Amino acid sequence: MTDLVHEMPKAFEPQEVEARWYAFWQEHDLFVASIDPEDTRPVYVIQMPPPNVTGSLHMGHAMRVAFEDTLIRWHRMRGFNTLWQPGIDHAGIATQTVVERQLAREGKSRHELGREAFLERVWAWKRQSGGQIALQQRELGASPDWKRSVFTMDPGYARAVKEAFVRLYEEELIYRATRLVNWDVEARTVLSDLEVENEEGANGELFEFAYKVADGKGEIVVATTRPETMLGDTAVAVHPDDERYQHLIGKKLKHPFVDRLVPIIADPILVDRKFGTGAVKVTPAHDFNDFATGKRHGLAEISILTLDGKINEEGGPFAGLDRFEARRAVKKKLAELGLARGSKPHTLTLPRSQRNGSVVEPMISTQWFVRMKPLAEKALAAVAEGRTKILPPEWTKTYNHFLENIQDWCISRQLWWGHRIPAFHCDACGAIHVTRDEVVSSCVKCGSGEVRQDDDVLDTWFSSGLWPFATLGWPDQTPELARFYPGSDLETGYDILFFWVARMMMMGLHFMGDVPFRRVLLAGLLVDETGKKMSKTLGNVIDPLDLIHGATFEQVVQKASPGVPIKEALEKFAKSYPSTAKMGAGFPAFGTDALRMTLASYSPSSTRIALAPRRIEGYRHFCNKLWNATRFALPYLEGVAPRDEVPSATLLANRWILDRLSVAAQKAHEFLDSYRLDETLQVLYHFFWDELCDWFLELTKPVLSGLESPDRHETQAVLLHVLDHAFRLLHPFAPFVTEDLWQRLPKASNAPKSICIARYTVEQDGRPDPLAHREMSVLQAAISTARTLRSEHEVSPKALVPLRLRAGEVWLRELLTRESVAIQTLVRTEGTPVIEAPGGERPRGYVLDVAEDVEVLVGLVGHVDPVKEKDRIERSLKKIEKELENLQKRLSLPSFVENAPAEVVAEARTQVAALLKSKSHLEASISLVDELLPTSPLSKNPAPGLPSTNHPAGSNKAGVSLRKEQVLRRRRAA
RNA sequence: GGGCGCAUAACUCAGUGGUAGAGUGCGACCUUCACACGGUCGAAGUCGUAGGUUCGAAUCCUGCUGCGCCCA
Repeated sequence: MTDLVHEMPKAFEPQEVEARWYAFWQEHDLFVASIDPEDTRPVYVIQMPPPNVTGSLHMGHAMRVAFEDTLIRWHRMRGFNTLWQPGIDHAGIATQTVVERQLAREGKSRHELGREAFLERVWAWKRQSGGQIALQQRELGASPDWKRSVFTMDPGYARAVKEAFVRLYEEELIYRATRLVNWDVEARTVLSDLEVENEEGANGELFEFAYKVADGKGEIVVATTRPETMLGDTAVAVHPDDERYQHLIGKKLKHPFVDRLVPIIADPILVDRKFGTGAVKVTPAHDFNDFATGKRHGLAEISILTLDGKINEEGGPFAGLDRFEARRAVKKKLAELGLARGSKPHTLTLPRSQRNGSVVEPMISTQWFVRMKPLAEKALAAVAEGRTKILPPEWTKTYNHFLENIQDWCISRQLWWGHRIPAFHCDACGAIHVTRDEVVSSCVKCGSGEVRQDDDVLDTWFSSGLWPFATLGWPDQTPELARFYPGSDLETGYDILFFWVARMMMMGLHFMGDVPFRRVLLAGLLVDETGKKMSKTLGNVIDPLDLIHGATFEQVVQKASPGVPIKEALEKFAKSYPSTAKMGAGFPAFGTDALRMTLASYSPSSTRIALAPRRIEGYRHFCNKLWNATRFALPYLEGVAPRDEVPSATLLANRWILDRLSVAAQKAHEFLDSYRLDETLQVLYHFFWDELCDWFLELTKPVLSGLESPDRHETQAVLLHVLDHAFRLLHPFAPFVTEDLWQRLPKASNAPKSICIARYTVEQDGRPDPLAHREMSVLQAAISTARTLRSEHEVSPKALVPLRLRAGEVWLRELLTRESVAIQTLVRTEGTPVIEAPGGERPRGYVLDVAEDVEVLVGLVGHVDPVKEKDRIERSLKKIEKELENLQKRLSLPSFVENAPAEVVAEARTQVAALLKSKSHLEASISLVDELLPTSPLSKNPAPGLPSTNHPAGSNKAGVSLRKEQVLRRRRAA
C-alpha cells in the first residue's frame, strides 16, 4: 500500500505532468470535430481569434485559451461535437513592418527588392516563425482541432476573400472614391478610422501669424497647431456675425510663400468666434473640418504632402522638407517676414497610427470603401432581436452606438503583404474591372492590352471579418459549413468589438444570411498591477510561459524591454509590478493549470484585469492540494472496483460528501452556462478544499485506516467516486493535473481513455441528502466550537482534553455518539467524548459553549491561564453587548417590525435570544475563571449552577456555508 | 463635448435591498504517519465622499472627488 504513495512525488511538479499529457491527447486525436453524417451529437463551436503570424505569445493569448478551452472542454465532456477553430492571421501591416525592419538591418528596402521578391521573403519568414504561437498554445493546454487550422492567406481562404469582394462590388456595397483619408506616413498606407488612435492631452503650441490683405489694407491673424499646413491654405474663414471681420469678408489675402490669393470666407460651422483670433485658416486637403468647409464653399484642395510625409512641389521653397522640419522652417520664415504673431502652449488631440504610433496625416486619396449602413442595420437588428447575445450585456450599448454611427470603411491598403484587390485598371480608357479571374489581359471595355491589377491589398480586418465561414470552406457549400455555421460562442477581448466582432456580424449576416455566433463573450484586458496596458514601451509585458515554467526577473525583462539595459528594464518592471519586490529572484514555475485558473477566476465584467502573481500562487497551491489528496487516497483505493452509478452510502460523511458533490455539480453547470467561470471555480475550489479535504477526508481517516469492514468498503467506494468526479468537474479549468490524477484512479475496463472525453459530472452523480447536510452541520459546529475553545484558551495542539457534549434531543445524542470517533480525532480529546443529556452540573474546570443545540464542555484544568481567560471573556462580552444593543434598537422600532418581512424580524429575535444566552454564559464563566487553576482554593466550593439548558433553536439554515456558520456562531456565542 | 465603467480588508478581487466575503498577506500555536505549496485558531473593512429614496442601502437615485476606457 505504501508503495503507491512513494510513486508520487511529495509535491505537485507541473512541468513533469504537463509534458506527458499533451502528447497523449494528440496521439489519441481527442480534439477532432466530426463531420460524420452519422454523428448526431449536438454541436458546439468557438472560433478562436487567430493570433497574428508575427506575434509572440502574450498574456492575452493565454487568457483566450483559459476561457475558450474551458468552455470547449466542458462541452466536449458533455457529449457535444465540438469545433474550436484555430488559425493564424496574416496581419498585413504588422507583418510587413517586421520584415521591412529586417531588410533595413541589411541595408535594403522592399522597393529595391520589388514586390515579388519581397513577398517571397515574407512567406519565408512566415514559414520559419509562423507556427510559433500554435506550439505555445499547446503548452497552455489548448484543445482546438489543430488539423483544421487555417491561415488567412491559404489559397482557399484567399478565394473566399476575393469572392466576398467581388460580390460586394457587384451589389454596389463596395465602391472606389476620392476622399480625405487617414494617412500613415511611416507605413505609407491609408488607415481606417478605427486604426487611428487619438492621443489626448498632447502638448503642442498654438502658433499665430498674419495674412496680409492683398489690397495692402490690413491683415488677419490666424492660429494653428500645424503651421506647415498653411502651404495648402485655400481660404481663411471667419464667423459671418463676427463684427471684427465684417469688412474683410470677400476680400483676398496674399499668401506669403506661394503665388496664390486666399479668399476670406464666412462660415458659421467651422468657426468658433471665441477660439483663438476668431479667424481660421482653411486647408481642405489636410484637415477633416476644413475638407467639409471646402466642399461647402467650393474651395480648391491643394495637397502639399508626399506619401512619406515630405512637402511636395506645391510647397514652393519648402518642397522636400520633412513635415516637422517644414513646420520649423515655415515659422522661421514667417518670423523673418514679420508675420509671426507669437505662440502659446496648447494641449491638443493627436491622431496616431495604431500600428506604429506615427502622427497620422489627413490626405486626399483615391481608395476602396465598403458602404456600411445597410450591413450595419442587419447587425443591429440581430442583436436587438436576441439572435446574438452579447455578454456581459453592458457592451450591447457600445455595439449599438458604433453601428448606429458607422462611417464607410476604407478597405484598401498601400501594402504588398495581403489579399490583393481583384480589380484591373485599363490605362488606355480608365475602365475598372472587378473580377474573380486571376489574370486579365485586355480591357473589357476598350480591348486595350494596357491592363494592370490594382496595386493595393485589403485591410486585414476585411479578411478576418469572413473568418466564421471562410474557415469552413465558403463559398463552397461544404459539410463543415452546414454543420458548424453559425458558431456557438465567440470569446474575445472587448478591444476588438468593433474591429472584428461587429464586422463578422455584418459579413456573416450578409453572406450567410444568419448570425455567425449565438453569443459574444467579451473579456477584459490584462493590465499590469498599476492598471496600465501591457506594452513594450512600459516594459511590463509578461510572457505567460515564464509564469508557467518559471523565470528569473532578468529573463523576464529581457523580453519585456528588448534592447534596454538590464538595470533600467528591471526598474521599469518593478514599477509595474510592485508585488514582485517580495518574490525573490524571479517567478517560480506556477504551471499551466495554476495560470489558467487564475485567468479564469476574474469576473467577466471587469474591464481591466490586473495580473497578480500572488494570485497564481494560490492556484498552484490548489493544484498541490489536488495532488496530495490523491496521494493520500490512492493506497486506500487499491482494488476498489469503479462503478458508474452513485455508490450507496450509510455513513454520515459519505452521505454528506455525495450531497455536496450534487450541489457543486449543479452550481458548476449553472455558472458555466452563464459564462461565470469565476463563480464556477470558486464553487469547485470550496468543494474540493473545504468540503472534500478538510472535512470528508479527515472524517474518513479513522475508517479508512481501520480494518476491513462494510463501512470501510462503502467509504472506499465513495472516496473513489468523489475524487473521480471532482477531477472531472475541474478538468476544463486545470486540464493537466486533473488528467494525471484521474488516470491514477482505478478504472473500469470500459472507461474512456482520457478524462477529456469522460462524461462531465451532473447533479445526479451525487445524491442530495438534506438530512446528512443538517446532521453534518451539527457535527461541524460541535467540533469547531470545541476546537475554538481549545485554541482560544491557548491549549497546546498536542494536548488531549476531556470533552463532554450535552444535547436535549435524542437524535442529536445518537448522532454525536455515532460520530464520537470522528469527534475524538478532530478535537483531540482525552478518551472518548462523553455524550449526555443536559442539565447536569458543570464539572469543575470545564468551559462551555453552545453550538447548534449542543453544549460543548471542554476540560481545561492545567491548560489555562486564568488572567488571560478573564481578558478573553471580557472582550467577547463587549462585542456581544454592542450587537445586542443594535438589534434591540431595531426591534424597538415599530416601523421595522411592521414593514420588514416576517422572516427578517424573526431572525433578529432569534439572534437576540441567542446573544442573551451567550451573554449569561459568559457572565457565569467569568466567575468561574479561578477554578481553572490546577489547585484552586475555590475547589472546595461547588461550582455555581449554569443557566437553563433549554436553548432556543439555532438559527442555522440548511445551505449556510461552514464559514458563514462559524461567523454566525461566533457572533452569538462566547 | 458625448458615452461607458471602476472605487469593498495590507494586496488582488467576489458580492443586484436584510446589516461583510474569498484567495494571498498578517498574528498565535503545531515539523500530527496526503500536503509547511500544510493544519487548527485568530486579528483585520465608518464598502471613495455628500445628500436622497426605504423600516432597512456596499447594493437603488443625485451631486462631488479620484482613476480608467471608448466615441467625436
